[in-house]
Amino acid sequence: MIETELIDMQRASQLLKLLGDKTRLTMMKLLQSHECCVCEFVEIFNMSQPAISQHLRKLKDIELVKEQRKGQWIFYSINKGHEDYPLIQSILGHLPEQKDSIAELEAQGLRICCK
Amino acid sequence: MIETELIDMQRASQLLKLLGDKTRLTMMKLLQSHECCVCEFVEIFNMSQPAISQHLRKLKDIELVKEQRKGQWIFYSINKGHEDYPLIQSILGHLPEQKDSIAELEAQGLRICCK
DNA sequence: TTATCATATAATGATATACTTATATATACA
DNA sequence: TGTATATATAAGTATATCATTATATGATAA
Repeated sequence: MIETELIDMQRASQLLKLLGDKTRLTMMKLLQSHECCVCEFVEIFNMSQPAISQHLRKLKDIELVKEQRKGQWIFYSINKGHEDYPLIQSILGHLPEQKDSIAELEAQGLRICCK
Repeated sequence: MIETELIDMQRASQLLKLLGDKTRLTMMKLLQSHECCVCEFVEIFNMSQPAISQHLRKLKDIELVKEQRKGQWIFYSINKGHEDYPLIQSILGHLPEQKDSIAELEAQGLRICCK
């Protein structure tokens, strides 16, 4: 078998449980190709700001995502250095791109750009 | 990108939620290499028979596993024909083999064999 | 400063989840 | 038959989860 990092069952199931929520799973897929800030997610998922914040908190707690403040916004990005990132990546690879939601954001002029 | 079946986000998250339980995830990993019957799982997980039965029910409901009666026992096996099996397989590939639990069963003479 | 915008946290409530115990069903065997 | 064994289902309960509303924090801009 090709060399693959094996993951403790306890940690694997915890990780899958976190991804087993449509909102968080979609967030991860989106973050794989775009950094996003909280207010963008609020638009995309049409969900309250605290709800989004709490989902991101869970992803951050196990370090699946990183945050970086840029002015008044906080941008989230995927943590590609995570020990379990190979697993994450192979899961996300089976999911459809979420281009539409980003495109829609841009069409509405709601995409946040920080230079 | 290599041709990969893409999975609807709704179904993917539902699937990951089911795997996001240590017992069910371990069951799937075990089933990948061995058929098992309910009473074996009861021993392996040291859990009540109804609890095991209910976990298997959930896996069966979305057709991740198949059941086959052999005499008084009902054996469960992984459904390799499942539309999402490629995803399942890549997840399970990141998990450690569960040889010990089967070996322990055999040592205790609790492994069920049906000829 | 003070007001505003973006985000986080706290408290709460509804629903989902994973057990438990009790009971039903189905096969095997004496 | 009748009893034992394997499994499934039902009902109940404790806890977890995911949303909501209200409030706090922190940065920017007037």
